[in-house]
Amino acid sequence: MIRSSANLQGMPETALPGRRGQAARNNLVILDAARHVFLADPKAPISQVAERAGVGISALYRRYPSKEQLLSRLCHEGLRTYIAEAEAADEEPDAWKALTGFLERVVAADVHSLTVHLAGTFTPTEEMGADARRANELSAGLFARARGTGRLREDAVTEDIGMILECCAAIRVDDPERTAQLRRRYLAMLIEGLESGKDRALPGPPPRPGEMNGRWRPS
Amino acid sequence: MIRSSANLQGMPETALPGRRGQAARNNLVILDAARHVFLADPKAPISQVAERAGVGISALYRRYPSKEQLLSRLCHEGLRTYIAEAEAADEEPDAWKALTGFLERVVAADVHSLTVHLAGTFTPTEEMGADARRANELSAGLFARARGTGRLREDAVTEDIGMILECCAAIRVDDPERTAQLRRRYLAMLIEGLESGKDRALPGPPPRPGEMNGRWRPS
DNA sequence: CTGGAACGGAATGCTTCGTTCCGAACTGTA
DNA sequence: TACAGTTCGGAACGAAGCATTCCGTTCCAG
Repeated sequence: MIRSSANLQGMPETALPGRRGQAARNNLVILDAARHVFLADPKAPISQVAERAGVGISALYRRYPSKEQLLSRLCHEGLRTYIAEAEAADEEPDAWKALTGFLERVVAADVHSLTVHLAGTFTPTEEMGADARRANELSAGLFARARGTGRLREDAVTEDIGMILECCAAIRVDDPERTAQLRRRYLAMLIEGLESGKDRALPGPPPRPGEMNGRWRPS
Repeated sequence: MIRSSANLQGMPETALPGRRGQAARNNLVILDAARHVFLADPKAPISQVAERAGVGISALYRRYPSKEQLLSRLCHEGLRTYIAEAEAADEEPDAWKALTGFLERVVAADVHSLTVHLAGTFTPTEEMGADARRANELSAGLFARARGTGRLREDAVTEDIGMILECCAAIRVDDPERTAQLRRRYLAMLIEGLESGKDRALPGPPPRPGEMNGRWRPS
């Protein structure tokens, strides 16, 4: 019964068979379920994660000493994905494609909810703070490169990136696939607005550095 | 003490003095506090509304038999504001300005959170359903007029309106004034994306009619 | 066969929140 | 001035939700 419940999740089989392999596979199943559940609702109860993973609650507590630690782990994982995407984007020679491609992949991976929306529900690590700073530097770098192409509107600023991601994360319908499609649509709209074209200026003062996410301060 | 607490709210003085006038003024103070609190957090406890209004909890229950009714009232009020703005926009002769001005005012009034985000937390009235339908017709009308100008991109659809409003509602910082500024900024970006210009097509299937808000069905 | 790893899920204790209730403050009236 | 009715503040109550613990069971490695 235990074994079957995990195999139904479509997880890749691990080499180890039996009870031990089952446990190893459950690691993945649980993380996957947690990601899914907390993405849909950052305040979801832990029992919902267990249910979705097809395991009991004790299977969770065997792996994570508390809910907070699980959230922390998920959040950090999202942050690392963000960094990885940014680094990958930096390889792209076309600076404009580097920025827009980066945004598209970050939106597709739904990383923003994982990082920003989960921050604040736990006390951040020193390491996470450093990663957050690195993430900022990387996206600022992508932005600066894009600016060099002249294709960015004059009055756009680096901080627009986070805001744009926030906008996209707000789009959510029941079907995850559909959600992704719709987000792509509005990201495309926003990107056209980010591009210089008509010379109308954006209204109001631009976003300031730590304005939207005053989370991440360690301790 | 009771009197002073309400006067501090900057409410306009009512003609009636004394206890009766106080009660009348409290009506406004309470609605105002409720709007503010539930706008910031649709799931806020009712005690928070009382606190912000500077009144006791019983002052709320004297006016509304339950939390649900208070929410319903707020939501309906927001819906009516939406309709009023749409009707006002219809007077504007320039069809493009009618649409964009409408969006700007709806965003400025923060009506979207009141309507869409509060729906579902109570069982809708027959009348609200009708109003919701009317709201849809009106915005569809504005959209159709704007289409006539040829300034709208070909692949935009009426349903984009709701999605755009959803994006803007996602922008929120502590300071309400600043929030409004930032929302104006991203609304402007989205509107530029809505305008025909570069002839890139928007990716993916467009949103379908009831896709984002499957609430509103009465009973 | 057996000790322990891994587990399922009920039980526990705490917190939050909607709602009720009661005594007090106040006002218009007689 | 005394009274009846309105309005109010806020403690008390009861239900619900949830993180965490605990215990009995299953299964495998040695």
